[in-house]
Amino acid sequence: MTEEARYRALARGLRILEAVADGRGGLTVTELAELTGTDKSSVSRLVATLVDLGFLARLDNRRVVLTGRVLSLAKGFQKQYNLSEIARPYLQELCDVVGETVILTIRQGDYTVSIEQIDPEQPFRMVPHIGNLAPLHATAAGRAILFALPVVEQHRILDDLRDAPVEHPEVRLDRESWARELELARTRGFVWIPRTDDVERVAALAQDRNGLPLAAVSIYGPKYRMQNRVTELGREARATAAKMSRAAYGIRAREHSR
Amino acid sequence: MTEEARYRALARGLRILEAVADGRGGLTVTELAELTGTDKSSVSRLVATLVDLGFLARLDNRRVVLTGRVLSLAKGFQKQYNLSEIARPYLQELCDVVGETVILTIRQGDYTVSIEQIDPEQPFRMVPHIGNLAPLHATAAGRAILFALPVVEQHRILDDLRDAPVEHPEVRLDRESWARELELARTRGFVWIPRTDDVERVAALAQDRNGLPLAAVSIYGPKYRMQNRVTELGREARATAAKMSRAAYGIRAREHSR
DNA sequence: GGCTTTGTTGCCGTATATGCAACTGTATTG
DNA sequence: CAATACAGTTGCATATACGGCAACAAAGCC
Repeated sequence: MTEEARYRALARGLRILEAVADGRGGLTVTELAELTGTDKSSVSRLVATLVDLGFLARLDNRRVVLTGRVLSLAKGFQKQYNLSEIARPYLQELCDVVGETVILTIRQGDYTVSIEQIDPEQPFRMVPHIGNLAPLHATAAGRAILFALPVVEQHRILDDLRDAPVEHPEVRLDRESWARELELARTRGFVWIPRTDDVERVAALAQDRNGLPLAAVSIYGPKYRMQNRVTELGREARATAAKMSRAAYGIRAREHSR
Repeated sequence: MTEEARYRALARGLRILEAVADGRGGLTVTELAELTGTDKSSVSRLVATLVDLGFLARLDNRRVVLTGRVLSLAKGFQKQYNLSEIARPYLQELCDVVGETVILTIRQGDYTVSIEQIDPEQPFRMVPHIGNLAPLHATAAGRAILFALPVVEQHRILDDLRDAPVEHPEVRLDRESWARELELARTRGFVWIPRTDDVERVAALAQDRNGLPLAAVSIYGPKYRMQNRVTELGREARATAAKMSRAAYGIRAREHSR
């Protein structure tokens, strides 16, 4: 997330695309200028070329939105990342057993991104999570991944993320309680973070043969259905993650060095 | 798709991302250099920054693949493009009725992109189409959209796409037979293209209040199940598209001027 | 171990991205 | 409806970062 000296235009253009993706109902040039810390003139020109290139579309001469072009990028990722295919039947099975939403999340640098989601046949469904980005320390899935990394790397990442914005402030942790959390997760075999909102989540980790994190399996559900089942669901998630680990035996965790 | 003079680095970077998305199992620098018509040195540096930015990941010091970062862009699009939400129940209903895969496709410049797909509960499913790009004249869905445009624009697009690569060569059309195809689609109310492969497709158009194309509703299925049902399924697709047109009455087709 | 192929780096000229400021056009407000 | 405020685009000068060539390093391949 640091500003690179070279190919600044490319970095800024991609930053603009991400900002537009995060926004609701289109962003204006000045909003983008504020978000990216760039002069309006540059943003205006960058936006113009992104429109020419077909990645942005003008909504009303003021706001721009993403075009469907980005879907082909996502498709390319899904096609290449074969862990999804391996995992899907296990996720489906888990969803059928527990009757709640199941999500698969992988590491992406210091962040996580959700890549698969399977919903039970319920009248009210969880919002789509595929594509969600979150700092590694802020979610149950992220912590399941983080806990499996070498401790020095954990601390490096925690330091880096100290000032990253998180959605739920209660997940911030000082380093002392971190060790306790880690120990707790180790003994339980899954991660559960008490939260103040209405959604309960548990996460367990699928590992490669070296014990490095491949992906986290999470169960999401409304608190009123899940609050008495946390231990049971945590065990289910752990069992599914273990099965996935075996099924993906050949796959090695990707490098994430900088 | 023309090379713009300004912000060449941005255009090239995005081009690289798309090339990697199209490729199978990662591309090398030289492959990318050939595909994009750029010097290896520039590609090497562009790839390095794209890796730094977290959009590409190195696979084996030679090949690069996309990261999950692009999923968040796709999520942003899906969130913004509310036609999907409006359409989904109708697509689901159509899928339930006909028992085949249903796909929603929109226009993106001279191309189409599929944005929704609903599969029936069958042991063998259609491959995922979301994110597929195709030239407007090459598919049933694309033609359903193209036929609703002013004739001069149709010819302009056909001229532009004359040399675009198409997956199935048999879809190429000279301009004389074009008028016949157009007339045929008008009278039938849907588009069906005889093809030599094993998949049958019919497509019908949802329009905005001005008659401009909003999206195409397609039914996909294996030939052995669909070949005797083409007319029936075409009518079903047309009926669903009509319902969607009414449901999306307020929505105007996006501008696609250049 | 030589040979081929591929990826990275130095270097320099030039194209070009950028920020400032002026300008235009569009909403806003009384 | 006029005056105002604000957002978006454009001119311009300058620094600079991009891009191509060529040399270098590194990794497969006989």
